[in-house]
Amino acid sequence: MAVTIKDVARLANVAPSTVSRVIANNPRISEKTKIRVRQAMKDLGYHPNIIARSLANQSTRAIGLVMSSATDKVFQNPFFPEIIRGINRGAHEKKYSIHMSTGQMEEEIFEAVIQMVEGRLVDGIVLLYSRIDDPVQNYLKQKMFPFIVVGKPYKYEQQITYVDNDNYSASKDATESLIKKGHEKIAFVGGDPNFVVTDDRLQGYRDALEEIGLTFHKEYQMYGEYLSDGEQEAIERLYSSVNPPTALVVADDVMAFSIINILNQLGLRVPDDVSIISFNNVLLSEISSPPLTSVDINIFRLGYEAGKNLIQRIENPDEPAKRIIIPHKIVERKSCRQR
Amino acid sequence: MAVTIKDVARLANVAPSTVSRVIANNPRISEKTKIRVRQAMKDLGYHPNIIARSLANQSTRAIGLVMSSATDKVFQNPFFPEIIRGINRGAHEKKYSIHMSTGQMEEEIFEAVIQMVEGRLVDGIVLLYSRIDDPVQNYLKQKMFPFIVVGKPYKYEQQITYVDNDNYSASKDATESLIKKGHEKIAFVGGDPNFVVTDDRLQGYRDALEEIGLTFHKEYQMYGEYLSDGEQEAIERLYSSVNPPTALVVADDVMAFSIINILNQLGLRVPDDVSIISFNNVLLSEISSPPLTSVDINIFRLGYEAGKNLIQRIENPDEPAKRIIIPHKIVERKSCRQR
DNA sequence: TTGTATGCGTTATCAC
DNA sequence: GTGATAACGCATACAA
Repeated sequence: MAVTIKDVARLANVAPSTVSRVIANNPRISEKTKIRVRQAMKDLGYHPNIIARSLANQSTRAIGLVMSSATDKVFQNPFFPEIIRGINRGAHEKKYSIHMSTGQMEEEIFEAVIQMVEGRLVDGIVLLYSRIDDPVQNYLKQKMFPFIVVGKPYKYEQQITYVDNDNYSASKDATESLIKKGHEKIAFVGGDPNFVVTDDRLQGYRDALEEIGLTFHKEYQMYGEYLSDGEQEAIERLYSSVNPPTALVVADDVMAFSIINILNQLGLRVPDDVSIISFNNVLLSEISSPPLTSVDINIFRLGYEAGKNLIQRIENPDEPAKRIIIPHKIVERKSCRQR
Repeated sequence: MAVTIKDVARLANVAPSTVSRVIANNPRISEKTKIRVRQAMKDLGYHPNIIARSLANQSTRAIGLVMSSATDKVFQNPFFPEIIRGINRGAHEKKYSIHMSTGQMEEEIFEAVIQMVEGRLVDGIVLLYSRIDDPVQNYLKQKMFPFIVVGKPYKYEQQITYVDNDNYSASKDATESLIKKGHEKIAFVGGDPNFVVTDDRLQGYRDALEEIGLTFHKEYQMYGEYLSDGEQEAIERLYSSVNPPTALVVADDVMAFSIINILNQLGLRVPDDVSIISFNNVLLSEISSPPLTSVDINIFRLGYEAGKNLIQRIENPDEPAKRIIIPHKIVERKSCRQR
């Protein structure tokens, strides 16, 4: 049996409540007894029981992490560790800890969220994705449980606190950078079409084309399924068509790796035959061959702000919903080339 | 205020204890009242408070994850998400959840562990690394707190439960595969020399050389600092020496990417000029150029077994320490070549 | 088969 | 300033 507040109280000759006050550094306790109590704590090797404290406080000082079904491949994307690192930093600064709960299917995830919320396991939740018609988002909102989403909410944008990039502009910038390099046949390879971010970026891409007077080709719009065979086929089809694009805007660095690989197999070289710009600027993009020109969306900061602002929200529940936009910037490397 | 067991009891006209028993599906409760109580739970939207349950049970059904200082770069390695995914699966199967606690410095990590253990936040801990002279390992062992380490413990190997690959053999196999391809000048690029795994692999490498009658060159032994400038210098020095190696055994796929990049800058091609075999067989190694020949250490399974066996240990505290060895296998791709 | 009483380790509300 | 005492929500030994 572990040493409790009572043991400390006994040894220091005070009441348990006094010990509790000393722990909280309550100013109404005299320095003298504080010292005595602290000595007793040290002597006994006392550590507060977080669970008991949580129960009494009705607060766990923990935040829950929810990610889209950690199905095999997606989770190998370096995006996740990096954003978790950011969240962790934000949480750690405010002395919050992190609880993860994942399932495989969408069903399981939802279950896990309910478990966290209703079970009072966490004080708030960060949603690491934003999917169209997400039941989790609906549930959390309806419960008025503190949460923040990384990415733009698919709905109720004004009422939900979120941290995101300006993905529309980021995609527009990326496309324009290609246009400036003389490209006119530019294709768009988005991620999961059910994610809000994919739509934003598609718009940015289309508007960039339109503003400069280039027409948008339906065949130039694709959705990569992240390292699937479908992707391979789609690329092959695209490059066996009469009018293959000279440049690609790709949703994700890892996807870009994969596409470069497919292209190589087709005998096409990057950047000589086709230019590629992708998103995320993951560490790997620097050391790949060729090094990737990538839109740095500042993943770490995305996570950091998510953690920080979620806690802010937990501690000030009635402040209005906020929107935090993290700046992006294009990092030029070797995968794009003047035409 | 949330709905508690008492509310349910009142509605169902039973005592709170009865409700508790229904939740636990205690066989001594009649089907009739079970149905009635369950209906009441449904009507009120009751969910048990996990925290309160934990306090009463003296068990949280949560396991803690501890990783080596999540200092910037290391954590971007796809190794981590993958092993966490495995742990998660193992935990989920037994209805355990996962608590993460990271600091930046070694100090902070230790603090976090103490917090988890003494604060009774978790029932067990998985250590995602094994460092020489690790105070965390010592602390946990001395406390007799249930834990499992991924990798070989640096000490008390018989008394600590761990899951690992046979890194000695894996490294030996890798080296021999190079030898079989006709290479005689083979260098070893290890990871952090403070990690136990690095030492195991160095031994395997040396023994492979020795058994075949090749002499071990001190200059052929290096420690990559994971994407640091030091690495670049070391490689450059190695390849400007009189006797550069024709093949490399590299501790990690991501490190291999980086080295390939450096090599390319030096005008050297993989695999034509130098062959590379690395460890981990991360998803990316398949889609890189060239695709990497890599030792698959089955990261997911490493995590899965870690989670599963930790829980096993939590629930049967007096079983003897176990050692779980996950098989490895070499996946031949395009980064190695006959000489 | 079910109810009563008590404990889990804290914090918080009153007293004094 | 400090000490009793009652929550917090649930589980369980003991009664009935």
